[in-house]
Formats: sequence, C-alpha cells, structure tokens
Amino acid sequence: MEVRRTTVRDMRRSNRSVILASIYREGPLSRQELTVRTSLSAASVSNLVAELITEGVVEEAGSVESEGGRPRVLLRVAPTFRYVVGAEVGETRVRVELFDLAMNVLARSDHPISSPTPAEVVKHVLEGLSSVVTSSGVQPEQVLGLGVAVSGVVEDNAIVDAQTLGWEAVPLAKLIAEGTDIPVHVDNGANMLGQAEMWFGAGRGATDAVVALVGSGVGSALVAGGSSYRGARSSAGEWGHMTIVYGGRQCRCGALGCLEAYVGAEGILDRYRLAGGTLTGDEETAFVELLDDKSEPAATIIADTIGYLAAGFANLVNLVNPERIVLGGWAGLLLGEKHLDELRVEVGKHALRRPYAQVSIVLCELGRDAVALGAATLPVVRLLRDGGALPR
Amino acid sequence: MEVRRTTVRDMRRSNRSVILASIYREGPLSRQELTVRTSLSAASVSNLVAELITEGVVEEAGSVESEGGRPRVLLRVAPTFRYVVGAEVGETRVRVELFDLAMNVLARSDHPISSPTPAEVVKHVLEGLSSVVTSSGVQPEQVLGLGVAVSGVVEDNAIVDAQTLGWEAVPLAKLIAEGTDIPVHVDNGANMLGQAEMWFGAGRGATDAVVALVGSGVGSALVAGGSSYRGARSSAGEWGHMTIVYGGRQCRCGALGCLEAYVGAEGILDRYRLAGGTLTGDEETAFVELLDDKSEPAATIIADTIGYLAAGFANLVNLVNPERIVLGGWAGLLLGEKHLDELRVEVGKHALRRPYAQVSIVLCELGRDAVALGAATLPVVRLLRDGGALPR
DNA sequence: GGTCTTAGTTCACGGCCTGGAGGAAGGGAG
DNA sequence: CTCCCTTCCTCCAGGCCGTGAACTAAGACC
Repeated sequence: MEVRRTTVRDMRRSNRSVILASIYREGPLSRQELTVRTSLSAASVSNLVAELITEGVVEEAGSVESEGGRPRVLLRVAPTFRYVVGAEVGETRVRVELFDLAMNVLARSDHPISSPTPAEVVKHVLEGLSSVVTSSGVQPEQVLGLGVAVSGVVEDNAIVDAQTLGWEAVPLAKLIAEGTDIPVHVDNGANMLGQAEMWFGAGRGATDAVVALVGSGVGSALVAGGSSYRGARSSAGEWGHMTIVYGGRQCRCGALGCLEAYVGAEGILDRYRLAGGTLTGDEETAFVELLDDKSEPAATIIADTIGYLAAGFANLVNLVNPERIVLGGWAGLLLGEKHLDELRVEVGKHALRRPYAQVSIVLCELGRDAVALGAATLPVVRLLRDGGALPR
Repeated sequence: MEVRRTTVRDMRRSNRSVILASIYREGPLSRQELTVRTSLSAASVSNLVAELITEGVVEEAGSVESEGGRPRVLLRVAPTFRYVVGAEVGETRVRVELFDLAMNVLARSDHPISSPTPAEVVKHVLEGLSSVVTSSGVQPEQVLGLGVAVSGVVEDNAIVDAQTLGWEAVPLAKLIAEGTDIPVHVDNGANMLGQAEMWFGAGRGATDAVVALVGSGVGSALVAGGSSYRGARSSAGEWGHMTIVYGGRQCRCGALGCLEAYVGAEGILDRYRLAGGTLTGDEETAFVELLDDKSEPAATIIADTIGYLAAGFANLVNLVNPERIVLGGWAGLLLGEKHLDELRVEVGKHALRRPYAQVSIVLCELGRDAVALGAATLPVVRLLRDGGALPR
C-alpha cells in the first residue's frame, strides 16, 4: 500500500488535477458539467477554474445553450498556454516535432543519423529541439517539456538496454538535459506509440488494453487500469519473445519458438524462403508482395502467420483480459488490413470463451509516425497530474 | 484518469488509512516511526492515533528504548478489535475459518458437500459461519466480514462463470448476504491463495508478482503495483490456457497446445500414459510415484514437464516483468520441491536476459490450505482502506 | 417589462494539517 | 536524590480548503 500523507494542499492540487484533466480529455466542458463529472461543489469548481483561467492554463471558449436558463460557458485548455516537443529516436533518423497543447504539429525536423551513438543522438535531438522551437516562433520558456522515445528498456529516465542501438546503461535524459533548460522525459518507443493510440487513436476510452506492434520485430505496450504498465523494472510488454511453439524456430533473442520468429516480418519472410519462395527488394516491398501472392507457398505462409499471431493474441486475452487489443506496426497494419476478420476468428479458437467475448480487436489508427506524438504526451501527462502547476 | 474529488474528510480518512495500514503491515510501530514513514507531522499522527485508540482499532503494546530520551510507545492493531471469517468453496467441501485481526485461526469448520449446487453451498457457508462464530465465542457484531473464495470468475461479487462447479451467473454474495447481517465478499480462489501468499507467505514485500498455481489444472494470480490485477472484466490470470505448443495436445478448454495440457497434473499423467507408463491409485498418489521414478519413460516426462513449465514461466517473465514468481498448487509444490533449481535454469533459456535477471522464482510457503486465510483478508483490506471505519 | 429558469459567484463555517511551545518520561552526572 | 539533558508526545493558534446557502448574471418566454 502506498504510504503517502495527504495535506490540505494536496487536496487542492488533486482537485485542480481532476478538473484540468477532465477539461483536457473530455473536450470543452462547462463549469456545470464539471460539477457533475467531478462531484465537486459548484463553488469549488468556480473557484478552481477561476484560478486556472488567471494562470492562463484554461480559457473560455464560447457558450452553449443550457436547459432553459443562462447559457453555459465552455472551458478548454488553452492550446497555446505552453508547447510540448516529442522526439523519436530511430536507428536511421531522429525526428523531432513541436505541438501545441491540442497536439497540433507546429514544426517538424528530421535528421538522418549514420551511427547511432549516444553522443550523436543527443546532438541531433538538441539540434532538432532548437530547430523546431525556432521555426515555430515559440519562446523556449513556453515549452513545457521534451519527450524522447527510444527503442529499448528505459528505467528511471535512463536507457538501460537498447539492443538495436547497441547501447547499455546510457543516461540519456541526463545527457540531453545538460544541453537544454527544458525538462526532459525519456521512455520506450513502443510504449509511446501505444500512448498515442490510447489518447488519440484506436485505444480511446479503453482502460485495459494492449497495443500490439508487429514490424520487423514484435513488441507491445500494456495498459492496465488506465495507465501504462511497466512491470517491476520497466521491461514489461515483451510479447514478441513469448514461447508459442515449444522447441520451434530459433529467434534472434536466442530462444526457440518465440512469437517474433513466426510473425515478425523477418520471421515471416524467412519462413517463406524456407518453403521455397523467392523474394525481391527490401523487407517491406517483399512483404507487400508476399501478402498479395495468392499462390503457394505464399498463401499457406500467410495463413499460418494469422494462426500464430492469433495464438499470441489469445495468450494476451487469457492472461491480461483486456477490453481491447490494438494491432499496429507496419507489418501488423498490412496484415490487419487484409486479414483482420480471419485473425479475430482464429483468436477465438485459442482463447477462452469469456475473455474472448469481452475483447475487441482493432487496427491502429495513427499510422506508424505517431511515436513523436506519443512522446510529446509525456510532459502533458505531468501537467495534468500536477493540475497545471509548472515545473522548475 | 480517475475523476474523483477530494474533500477535507477524504483527507482525514486517507491519512487514517495510511497510518492504520502501516501499523498493520509493519508490525508494532511507535508514533515517532509513523511520523517518519508517513511523513505526516507528529501532531497529526498523535491526533489520528488517539482517535484510533479511542475507537479500539489500535492499542498500545509496550514500549521500546528510544535513542536516549523518553521511550517510544509501540502501537499495534488490536487483534481482538474485530474478527474476520474466510470460506473456501471446493468441489467436495466447504471450509470456514474464523480469524482475529492478527490472522490467528480461532475456529474451523469443514462441511463435505455432495452436489455443489448454489443452494447447498450457501447453506453450508452460512452453517459454517454460525458454527465458527459460536464455537469461538465471538459476538456476531464483532465479525467484520466474511470472505468467500470460489473457483471461477467473480465479477462484482457475483459468480459469473464457475466451470468446475457447473455454475453460471450465480449472485453468490447476494444469496449468502440474505442469510446473515455480516458483510459478504466473494472472490476467485486462485486470487485468494495468491493474496494469502502475498501478505503472509512467499510474496511478502513484492509489489509486482505472479502466484502460479499448478494442480490438476493450472492458474495464476497476478499482482501489479501492490494489488491484485483482474483485467477489464475480472478474468485475468488465465495462465494455464496460454498456447505454448502451437498445434499441440488438446486441452480440456478445447484449444490445442495449452500450458495446462502439458504441466497440469492431469496432463502430465496423461503424457506418461501415452509414453507407455502405467499408473496406480488416485491422481496425487500416481503423481508422487511418477516424480520418484527415475527410470524411463518417467524421467523424460518429468524433464519435459520442467521444460514446458519453464517456458510458461518465461512468458510471464517477458510479458509482465514481475520481481517474483511464486509457484504453488499441490502439483507445483511437489514438482518444485525436487526440481526448482532445474526449473530456474530452464526459465533462463526461454526468457530475455534482463527481466530474467530481475525475477526470483520461489515456492509457496503456506501450503494448499491458505485459501480461506486469503479470503479472510478481504474484510481486512476494506478495514485498512477505510482507515478503520466500520461498515454498515 | 416582468417572471422563470438555469449558470455561476460570494461568503461564513466547520474541518483539516502544521509549526512551535510545552509537557512527559526516562538516563546519567554529581 | 536532584538536576539536567534528550527524546517522545500533546496542545494550541493559524492558515487552507471545500461546502451549502444566499445571491447575482444572463437568456427565454409571455
């Protein structure tokens, strides 16, 4: 159990947070609706809202007919109160985007990187940051924070393990923070894409969900009780390395029979090759071609893939009983666009009746470029949690 | 995000809860230690403790040397302030136990049942309840609550689905509550055993853990961030029906290749039989014999079982990144007593390096009879959550 | 223009935690 | 035995907070 005192000031902060988060998430809302939603007294809502308006966090935005009397004044979080920046660190590029609080993109910067050393990445993130700030004409003091998404395990704002980049124990947040006054948050890329889908995409409204990402490799983001679940030491969600064929294909992680070895694009193409198929072009082109190929052995390979993926989904359904599974990743989207219905049916064959009946399986809505968007929500989360209090 | 206002009264309740839970969980504590642990002011601790003492929830229990000055007075939850009752509903019997708040058993009642119909079970639970209350000499008003553990999915205190009993949509809590004034809580048996292990057994101190239960069938209880994780609709933790051998053995759930079909006692014995082994006696006797048999095919069957179980554990390790996995259930304990080290090694072959290094795999400490104990914690949880406020 | 209805504001009140002053309870030196 | 020191605990004034009731604002309808 959490051992945390509550003081009279926590109360106000907590109520500010409840009000601000409600306004942010549930669109423009009147004071009257806030009293209903938060079950605070009308007096308190007025009081807290007045404070938020004075500080500039919230603004009035027109009014709407009431139920016969004085019209309700709508409130919204002022989109230009502050700005947030999200960065996506990939193997070949660093993308940085600047958003207002309504999450409209105001500026973008892409930097190709040759060798993804920590120093190189830090440099490009900082350059991207100052580039988007300058080109959008936003004052640096107006930037609430910078969220950085990297593929790897992130514990306490430090990268602990990033295999694809070849990093180990890199204190990324600290390194970046040395080059800017803006508060820095670092998190895992899959979680950030998941976060974006949960807030603005196919996950909206769900509190217990899994965002399953199938690309060349396979990963996932778990959402439990409305917030991201990270496990004891921030490495939860490694769905791709779940054993699904005991003693099966060798996976790049070293184990046998991992889901990734069967349904990751690399694994699929390799299985196709072993079945006698021939491939042309890069991974993605080859994958698209394979998906369109109705002859053998392509058709069987794809059908098998759906089966394996379904078993992987079913394991999630049985173990975590989510209300929604969101399939994404470039290969996942391609697969899902053509075979989502089959997939749903196959999941039913592997999952228990009850949890299967409670889950809906849908596709990501935001495409694969939402990682920076997700990262940019990190400072927003902090703002909402603290009820609009600024850091520093 | 949770939309919950905070009032000045919530503050006090929350702080009472923090203090009471600290005293309950961390043994006798002085006011001084409470101020440190809760970061409340000494004044508030005194004030709240005085209230708790007046109400009889907490009592002083000797004193201990301070660091040179006035001795510290120790505080503990008065074990006899109230009593709690836990009931375990099995297929063949109903066990009811009465505990004081220190969870000492004061009375026990076992009732064999012939046909586990809801009416029969309700009758035996109520009889058991009055029997333990009477024989322990406790006043019914002194009983804080009755926790009932059943094997099945329990949603909102009502059974939704209990295959082993053949129940569907049985409002068990309501049925029992009609026969007593004592508040009734109903929950899933595996979760309750897990709860008991987490509070008093091998799970103590862990906040992210899995209690894995291997009996004739296979199940688990997930603990995330210090409390039981139930998923969107209370059926999370169905670890036994995770596909682990794609296209493998038929499981009683209808799917192919479930973990349970390989490592559940029934599945193990069946595999032994198929390998040419012969069995005598009931399931448990046969299983013990099989474990002791060093010849073929027994040895291979057991070695394979460890392998399958390890893959099942590794899937938990990768997906939920627990700090501890507690193995229990009658077959799990028998297996673990002889093969725990091998199991740990095998898990390492299937799991990712990082999360594997962070998990410890241990055996249940409370034996298989702790279900009623776990169920009895349900009213205690409520008491601590509400800071000692009584229901009704 | 008057009246009705609903939205939002003002203010006295009771409840809460806190810091500081002071009391309680033991140890140790003389 | 007395006095002083240290530490634990309690009491009290003070500052915040949310609430309910009275009150003001703002449109609709007749």
